Amino acid sequence: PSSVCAMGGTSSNSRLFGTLAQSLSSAPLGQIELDLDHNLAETDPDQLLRECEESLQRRPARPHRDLVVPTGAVPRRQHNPAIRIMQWNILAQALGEGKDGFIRCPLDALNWPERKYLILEEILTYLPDILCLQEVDHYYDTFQPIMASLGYHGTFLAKPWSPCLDIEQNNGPDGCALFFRRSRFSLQATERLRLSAMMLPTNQVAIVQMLTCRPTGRRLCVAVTHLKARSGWERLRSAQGADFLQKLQRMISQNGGQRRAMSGSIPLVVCGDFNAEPTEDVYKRFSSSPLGLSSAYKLLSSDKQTEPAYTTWKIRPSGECRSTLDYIWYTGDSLSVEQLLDIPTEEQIGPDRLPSYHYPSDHISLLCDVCFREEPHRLM
Amino acid sequence: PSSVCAMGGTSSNSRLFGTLAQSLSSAPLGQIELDLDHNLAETDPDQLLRECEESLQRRPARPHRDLVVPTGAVPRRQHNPAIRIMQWNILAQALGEGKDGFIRCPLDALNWPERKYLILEEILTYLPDILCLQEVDHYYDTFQPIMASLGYHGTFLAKPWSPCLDIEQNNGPDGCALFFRRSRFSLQATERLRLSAMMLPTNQVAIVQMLTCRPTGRRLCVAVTHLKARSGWERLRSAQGADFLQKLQRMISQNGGQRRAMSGSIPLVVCGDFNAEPTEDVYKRFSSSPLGLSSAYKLLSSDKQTEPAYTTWKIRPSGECRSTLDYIWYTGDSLSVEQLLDIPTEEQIGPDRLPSYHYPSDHISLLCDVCFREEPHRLM
DNA sequence: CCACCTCAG
DNA sequence: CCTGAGGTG
Repeated sequence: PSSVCAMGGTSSNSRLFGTLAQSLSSAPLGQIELDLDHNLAETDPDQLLRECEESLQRRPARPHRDLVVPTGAVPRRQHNPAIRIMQWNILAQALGEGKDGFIRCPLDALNWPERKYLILEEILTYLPDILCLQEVDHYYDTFQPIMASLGYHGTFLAKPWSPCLDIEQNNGPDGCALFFRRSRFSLQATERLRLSAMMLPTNQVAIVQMLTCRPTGRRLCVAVTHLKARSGWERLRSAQGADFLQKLQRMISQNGGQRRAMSGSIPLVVCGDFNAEPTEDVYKRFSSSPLGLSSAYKLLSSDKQTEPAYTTWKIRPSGECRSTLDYIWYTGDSLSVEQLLDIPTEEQIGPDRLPSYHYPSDHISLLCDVCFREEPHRLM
Repeated sequence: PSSVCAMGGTSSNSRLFGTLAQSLSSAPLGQIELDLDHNLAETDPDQLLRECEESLQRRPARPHRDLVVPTGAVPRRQHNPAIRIMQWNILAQALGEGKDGFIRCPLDALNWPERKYLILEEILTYLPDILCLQEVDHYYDTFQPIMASLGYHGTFLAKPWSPCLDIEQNNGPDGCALFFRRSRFSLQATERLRLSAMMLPTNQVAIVQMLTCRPTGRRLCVAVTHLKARSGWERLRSAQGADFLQKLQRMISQNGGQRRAMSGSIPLVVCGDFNAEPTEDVYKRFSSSPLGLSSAYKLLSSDKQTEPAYTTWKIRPSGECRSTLDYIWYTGDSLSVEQLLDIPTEEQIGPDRLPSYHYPSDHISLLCDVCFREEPHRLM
């Protein structure tokens, strides 16, 4: 009985699911996953975006965000188009409605049949090549089919024990999802990680994928994670970060030695909701690891050293909570950042903060375009 | 009925209170406070120390701690003997027995009639000129009379609402205490502060005293505080720190302008359990304030930049907790650090951490000797 | 396993 | 006031 609601099949979104049903019926799920060379009848993103806007007519307009070119960015070279990366904790539906206690957000603003269009609209507006999501509890019934019809390959990994499962009308556990455009990348390897802390498995997970960029043949390693939340767990986050870094290191060196030895390391992008301010240990761990990771959003600041003032901003019964928890890490030696999507201002976010009628999550989406730097010159 | 126990008057410590009773009967409390020039019959610290050792025979020996001379310390000049400063959160008796949950510490190790000798032994071993304590819930019945008999002036400030008061067999609220040797200093002014955060009064307090060094006539401002505990309260601690610094600034400039204008600022020492790791905001606030404060214990590290790895180390039901929370701040332009008491090693602390049969508190005592630097040369 | 509440010390 | 323990969605 509740599956009708979970599938989102109400009258207000019949158009979306009309478009969606087409591609689904012409290409069942199994085939999408397996038959990568078969050119499927894909959904037109523009058409889908129009459907979103139609369904969201009663909502206030989504505030505009500028794409900012960081000062000193190297102009893009030909045959080296930028790779667009999006990082977003989309807020689990069960948590948003059930227990997160966003007291200044009307419950109605969180109803899934409409909220999913807000999420989709954001994704479709920017059409990232790599999409990293956290708190996904509508993967199989919503994001997998829709993103597949738009030409994306998707991977989902649920938390071993999700807090969503304790809520009456839940839609299964939440977890991380990683999507990439099949037209842009081919998949070389996937690792589904359960993060450990001091040898013990925790409730947090990560996905790592080794991709090959279709036109250039260059490889790119991408990863997504969602670390333990709340203050008081700084040590656990730090340990999870250490474990994650170690496993990334292992995967990079495994795959690096495979095709060509020592020709510089594989470019790496790590997206995540780290649930940690830049002052925390786990942040320092990431910024000083041997992997050579930099946080992309620092480039938005004038000194290039400062993270945004917030990536999440909400009002709970316990008070207002504004913090910087989400990051896009990239290897600065092999990748350069060409553009960054600006952070909405306090005014754009509004006095009731997030989520709201015009923004579906308590976290702001992060988006940047990165470019491969020149191949390191062979010295022999 | 419970006052007998609270006064510590059991058979095992009759000797201590025998010695104590002498000086008390010959000089009632009011007179100690008022009649500073009258040379009271004082308790001999060595005799008291022997009493402590006798009462603690059944306990394992207290581990030895070295007094370390920081590399590059200026040798002490004549007529400028060092001032010994001790900072210690001694663990409130009610909290230790009642609710702090030190699951690896036998309850027996915390019984007050013995534990107070452990605390006293530590103080008597080093005989500081300035003693800053937190979590004192046996001030009037124990520390005030004993320290007074040893020639100290004491000041106590209870928290407005102490968690001790919620425990069955409590001995009153806990608070901060500040002692100084009457032979070394005379008292010029005392401020009892209730710390505020964003205009609102909090449950945390501080004592600030303006002293005059007896032989040299130089002034010294000393302060003690105990900030809000636990993770999740970083913002409050930072605000409390800001308020504290502002009030210190005010007191320094008030007294500084009084006797001689602009002859360099008054030397300042601030001791406290800040309940904050060096990564926290409130630490940065202190180290970068216009008062020019440095943290003395950084000088114990080889790079002179790093705080000790821990000043408290305990095992609670929620797990092991090792952190650096206590600091001795000093004005580096007017004071130099001559010696520091080393931090006990992990082996000395033992596998069950703190408190224990050989250490009375979950916090390690900090101790350093500071010296006045040369008076700034008068240019006119 | 997570975030809230409430309850007692 | 403050904090652990215990219950609920």
